[in-house]
Amino acid sequence: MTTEGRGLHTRVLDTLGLAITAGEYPQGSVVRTDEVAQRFDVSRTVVREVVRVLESMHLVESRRRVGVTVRPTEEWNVYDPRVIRWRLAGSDRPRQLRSLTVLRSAVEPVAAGLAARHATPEQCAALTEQALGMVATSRGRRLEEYLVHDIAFHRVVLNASGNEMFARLGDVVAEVLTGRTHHQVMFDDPDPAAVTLHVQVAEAVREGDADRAEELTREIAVGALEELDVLAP
Amino acid sequence: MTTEGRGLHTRVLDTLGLAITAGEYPQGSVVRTDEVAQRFDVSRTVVREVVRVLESMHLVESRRRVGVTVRPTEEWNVYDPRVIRWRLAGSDRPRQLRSLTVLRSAVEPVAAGLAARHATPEQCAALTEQALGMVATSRGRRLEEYLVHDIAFHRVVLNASGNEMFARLGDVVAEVLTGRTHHQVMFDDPDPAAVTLHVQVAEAVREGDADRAEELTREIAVGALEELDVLAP
DNA sequence: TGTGATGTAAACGTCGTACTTAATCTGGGA
DNA sequence: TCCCAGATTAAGTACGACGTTTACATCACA
Repeated sequence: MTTEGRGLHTRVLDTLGLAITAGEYPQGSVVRTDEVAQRFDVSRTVVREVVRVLESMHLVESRRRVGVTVRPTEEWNVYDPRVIRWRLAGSDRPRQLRSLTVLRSAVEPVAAGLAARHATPEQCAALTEQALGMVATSRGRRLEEYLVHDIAFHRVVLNASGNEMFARLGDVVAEVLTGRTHHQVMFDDPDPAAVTLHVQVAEAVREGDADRAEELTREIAVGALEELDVLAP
Repeated sequence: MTTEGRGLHTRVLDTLGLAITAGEYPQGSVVRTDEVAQRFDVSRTVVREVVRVLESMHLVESRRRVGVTVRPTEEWNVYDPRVIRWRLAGSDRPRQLRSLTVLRSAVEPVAAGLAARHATPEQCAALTEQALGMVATSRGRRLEEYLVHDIAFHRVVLNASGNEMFARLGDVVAEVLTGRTHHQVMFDDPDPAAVTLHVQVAEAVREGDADRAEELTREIAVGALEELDVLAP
């Protein structure tokens, strides 16, 4: 599911990253490059490149004479899509899912408001299309198909906002929605109210009603948070 | 100012990252590792590690036989603090500053609202302290000192929100405020209205008034956006 | 006995070379 | 004209050597 890239590098990176984010190496614990090289049966060159990437994510810190030490959670680059995926696959998924959903609840309403002002006709069409797709797949245990439309919908909104930082959260939202559908006990069918709200957001954006688009999206976010409260401990 | 790390690696990474984000290498253009190694007078090993990091930021893509190609802007990991710093130092600073300020305007009000609910007494004290510091340095061309308090203030709010994703935006906000102060033509003294608002936010958080904290922070954000409209083209 | 200077070794940092792999180009043949 | 095989090229991988930093222990001195 995860290892999209080929090459030794990817395998080691994914395994180590997953292990670290899962807390297998507690904060401050030390990993030595030789050890890792031996454990994965790769050269130290490969390990060093992996370490450099983990270092760039602020997951670890490499210091001479002491080794590669795991940094405290608060310093991790939690916006890196890979870190997000690792953490959603790991043990503290509920906490992570909640953090991300709160972030969405802050960002997406504003993005929807901007989208209502800036969306191109093509984007409006795409939005309506995805909303209809959600309606069509909202019954009969077709969660997988629904998920595709849901992700596409939110991606279009974020892109249509015209703000680059919002647009780049598309991947984050995709990970959240995917994680929610796959990993969590979810209802058999999505909440009908949420489906309706999506259709209405598409409407509001098409009509250029920024306030309404923002408010409706806020309702979607509130719904998502409440759903999380019900389904997560 | 930038090169905090030591070692050859950092120098090459910073230089290349800056060049790429500045658009010196247009999208799709190719860089060869041997070339870079020669240009910086380092071994290919060092260059490869740099490339791996740039690849992890989605700035470039490395493929056999073809070389290291620069990816389109839309795919960059723009939440990486280093990418942000590079771009703020580069040519499209105005656009970047605007994107980031819009992001702040979405996130910080919600964070302030949460902070009003969750802030510890220590955090409330820190908030008040920083707000007073802002007042004390708001006159007499003491922008540098003001900046320190401003950054600290917003960092405390984001941390006090209790949401990890918000907390990690502290660095982003710091970069934005620093970039705004250093790179941009700024008024000699900060806007008095903004200073007052910060004091009031500290009050609202202390009193646990979430709605007021949120609304006041929203006003700060609106002010920042308007200031940007005035000072940036 | 306590404290500071000194030495040592452990780990990462850098380098050069050699080999492997795969994408692209080229040219010959059907 | 089209297609396939081999040559070419640049990154991927591996290995071994040496350099550099620095935590830690040891020892000398007060």
